[in-house]
Amino acid sequence: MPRDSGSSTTHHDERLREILGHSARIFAEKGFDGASIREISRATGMSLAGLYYYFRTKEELLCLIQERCLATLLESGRKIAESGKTPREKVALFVRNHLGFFLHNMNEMKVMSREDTALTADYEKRVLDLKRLYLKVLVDLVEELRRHERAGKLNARVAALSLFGMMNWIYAWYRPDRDPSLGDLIEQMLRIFFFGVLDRGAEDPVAEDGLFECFPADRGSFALWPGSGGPVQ
Amino acid sequence: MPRDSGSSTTHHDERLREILGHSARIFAEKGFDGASIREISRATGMSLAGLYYYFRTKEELLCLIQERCLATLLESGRKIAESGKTPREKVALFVRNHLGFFLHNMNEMKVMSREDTALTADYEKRVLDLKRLYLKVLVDLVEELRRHERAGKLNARVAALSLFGMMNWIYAWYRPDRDPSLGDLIEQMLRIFFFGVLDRGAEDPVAEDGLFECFPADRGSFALWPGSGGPVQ
DNA sequence: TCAGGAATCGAACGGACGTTCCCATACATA
DNA sequence: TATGTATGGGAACGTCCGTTCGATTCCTGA
Repeated sequence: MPRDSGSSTTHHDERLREILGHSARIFAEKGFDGASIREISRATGMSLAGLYYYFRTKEELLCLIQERCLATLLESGRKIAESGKTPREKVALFVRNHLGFFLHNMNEMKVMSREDTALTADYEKRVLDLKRLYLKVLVDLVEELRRHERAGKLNARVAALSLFGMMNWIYAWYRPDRDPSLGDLIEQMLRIFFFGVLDRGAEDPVAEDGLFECFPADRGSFALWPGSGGPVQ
Repeated sequence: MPRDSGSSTTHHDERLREILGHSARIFAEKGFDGASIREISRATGMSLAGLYYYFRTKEELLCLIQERCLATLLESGRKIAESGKTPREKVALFVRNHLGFFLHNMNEMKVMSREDTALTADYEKRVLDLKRLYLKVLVDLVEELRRHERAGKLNARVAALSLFGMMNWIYAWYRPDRDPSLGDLIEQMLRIFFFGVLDRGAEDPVAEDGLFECFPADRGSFALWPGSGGPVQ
């Protein structure tokens, strides 16, 4: 056993992250079932048997990708929920964080959005529990918003899932070279969710409590996720 | 050649529809790559070779499912766009039609939403062209809405795709026994898209030009799609 | 220098897959 | 009743898959 176990762990973790990155890209391109371990082997330059030193089954590989994303999202989502800000600000922060993470980890999030039936038994439960917890954070935030703003007979669950739909669907269409920047995209979706497309005040900056201005374009204060290419966890 | 070629065609088409229905359900459950022709064989009670009398390859099977849905949606979408109604009414009709079709053909639409990379070459092009045309119908409607309502600096493409995201994501969460009815779901999503969750007028029925009332709960006048279990085409 | 775990590899196994070959039946027409 | 076409099936082919086995190399601590 190496004395410098920290360094050893670092090497192991770094290699695993590398494998997860390539796997996520390939899963995103071909789908979980359409992708093969042999492709991941080619992409990483490792042998088939060598890969299996880092995970037990292909399913665990998918589970690891999803778990790491969800753990990061859940942690940042909870920090936002526990911040002292207004409900409206918290929802805005949540959206900014989720969309930012999504666009910086498009492969992983595309895999998470699509492969919702590929996992079974234990792996399925682990991921599903995280998904439920993460959803609950947003549902509670929307419910809080409803009470605070007296926003009518809003069904918080439907509203939260509609918002998730708006955000999670971007993997199917967003192309950075053609579509608005991350900051503009966030602003557009927030505007739709809060005020709808018919909002008459949309010409002037919606500045009440600085909703769309107070967060830097690239990373909010609760954006704990790393940049593209960086570690997921 | 049979004299009663109409009856023969009917039998053939009916069998094909049956096969497509089972295939859509299995593709929806396990994904395109995860599903096998042998499973479809078991579900339909036909042999492997017997199935191949109705399609050439598994890919063509997927293409047929997607094409039939898109053809129906595109046709009804265009009829809505060409109706003489106001832009707001037309968008509402489009949403009602799309969501209604989605919920009544959940398997097919789930397959269409998820399997966006499974097709290749010719099959991919055929489906992609239909998807682009269908998207264009909604983008044009939103653009029309923007001009008509002077709805600020709205990006019609982003707005249309956000709306599609809201609607297409339902396959991932909607359960009829727990969530609102089709009619209520449509109303909620329309309200969010038009006025947002912070709409203060939400307590009283949003009755301007009878937006949410003038369409029956189960089927609008442009809802050309069949009920669940019925033929897709 | 050497023992021993960490990391990696070549090669193979058993199985499932999409697809096809060739043959059997059903049935409308002549 | 003959005949051709539509409709279906049994069995197999070749390929690719996830996974494993046994052995090897690398590297660190003593």
